[in-house]
Amino acid sequence: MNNLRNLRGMNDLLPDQTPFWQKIESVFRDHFSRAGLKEIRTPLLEVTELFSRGIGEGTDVVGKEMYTFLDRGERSCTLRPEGTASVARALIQHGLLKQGPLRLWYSGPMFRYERPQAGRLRQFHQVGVEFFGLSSEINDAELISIAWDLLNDFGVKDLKLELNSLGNQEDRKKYQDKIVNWLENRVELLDEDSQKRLYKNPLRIFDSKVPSTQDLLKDAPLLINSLCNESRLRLEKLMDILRALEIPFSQNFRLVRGLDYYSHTAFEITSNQLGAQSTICGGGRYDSLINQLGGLETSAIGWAIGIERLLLLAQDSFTFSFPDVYFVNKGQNAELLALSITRKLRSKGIFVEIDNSSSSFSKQFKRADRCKAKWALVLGEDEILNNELRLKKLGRDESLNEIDKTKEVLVPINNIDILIKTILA
RNA sequence: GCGGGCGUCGCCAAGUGGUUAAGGCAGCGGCUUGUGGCGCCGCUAUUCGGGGGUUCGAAUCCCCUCGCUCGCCCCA
Repeated sequence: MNNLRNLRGMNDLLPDQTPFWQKIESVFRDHFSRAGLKEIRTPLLEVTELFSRGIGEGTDVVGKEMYTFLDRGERSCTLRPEGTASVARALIQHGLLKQGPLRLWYSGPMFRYERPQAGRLRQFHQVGVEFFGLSSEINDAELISIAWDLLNDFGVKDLKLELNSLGNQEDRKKYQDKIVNWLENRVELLDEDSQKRLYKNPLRIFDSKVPSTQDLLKDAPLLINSLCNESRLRLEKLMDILRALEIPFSQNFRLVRGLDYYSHTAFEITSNQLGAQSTICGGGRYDSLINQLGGLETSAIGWAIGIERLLLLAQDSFTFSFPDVYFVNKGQNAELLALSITRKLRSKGIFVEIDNSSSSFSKQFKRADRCKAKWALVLGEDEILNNELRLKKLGRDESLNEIDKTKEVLVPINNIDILIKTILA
């Protein structure tokens, strides 16, 4: 094939898929507006430094997954691999954080240069929520509840919410020393990848799926035991709130988010029906990010949902509507009149599909039946002569198990109101 | 970046060395010059992702290459 193709991992959304996307988008927009969240839209392209500084040099996202290139002015640019850093940058840049707390959402394409597989693409889509300037546990709980309710609203089954605390920066540092020390005495038992991570990003050794490493870690000291009283109390309080809200969760002491900017609350919502990628929603608190990017110390918490993954889970539960009217028409005078009537019906909110093919009535009716329209509206030479429209009920009477061809109404062409009334009845 | 699987019509798919490359769905036309689910008839790949090679002969064997897909790593 000499034809042009899309780039690897950058998929087209074809007309038979876009209805699912529109459905998802409308559901989350509705949730967010009822929760009083405001939308923010930031560019897809940012200076590379934003991500290397914000997400962390040691992370895989920055180290090997970014879509980075030089623009014509020799600036290093990167297609955003996630949304949080850009949102933070925009808020700092425009001074919005000085005006009090913010509750925001965003959605759109993100880019990571990885080998595509089920539930993972190079251009993928996320929808995310971020709260700024809201530090108490009740906010963590509200934020989590929005994700939880949203996913449940999509009819997703078997969701699991997992929760952990990464403590504050001092807790983490204290623990990091402890775990590195503990692991140093057992380096030879670690797999190769984990050995590399030992000094670069030791916390993420807990992410390893190598069985021998996981075995070893069973006896390792846990981060949760290094939390100071304040951090521990914070976690307890959040769990109490979640229990009171009847949002089921489990604690996962190994849950360490991949990106550097997290602190305290870390959570993940997973499904066992996603193949190798089980995480559908990931999030946590990142109180140090704004400061790290040059803003004032600001508490912040957020999550992101992978829309492709949500689609894999929710698709089956979606239903869509079919046309109210399929306009069967034939003959030169009929075509123009049909189009003009179609416009009037559409302006009244009626879903009309018009057949402009000029093919035989038989063909047009077949198409009308196949598109599952409620009515066939017929206009041909005969109708024009009699100055009337023929409205015919489609579909079958389940009890008769065959087509009832008798349900036909004649409406004067100059009395569209009756037509509309009949269709909407 | 590394493994496994796969690439035959818009989609699904048979064929695994021998004259014309099954079939199904969708599409178009007809049976029915103006009436729908079904049925019947006809049309739709000089060509098997691409390039080389072996052979009298290849979609079928070999080599290279490209692409897709699943998984590893990591993440949403």
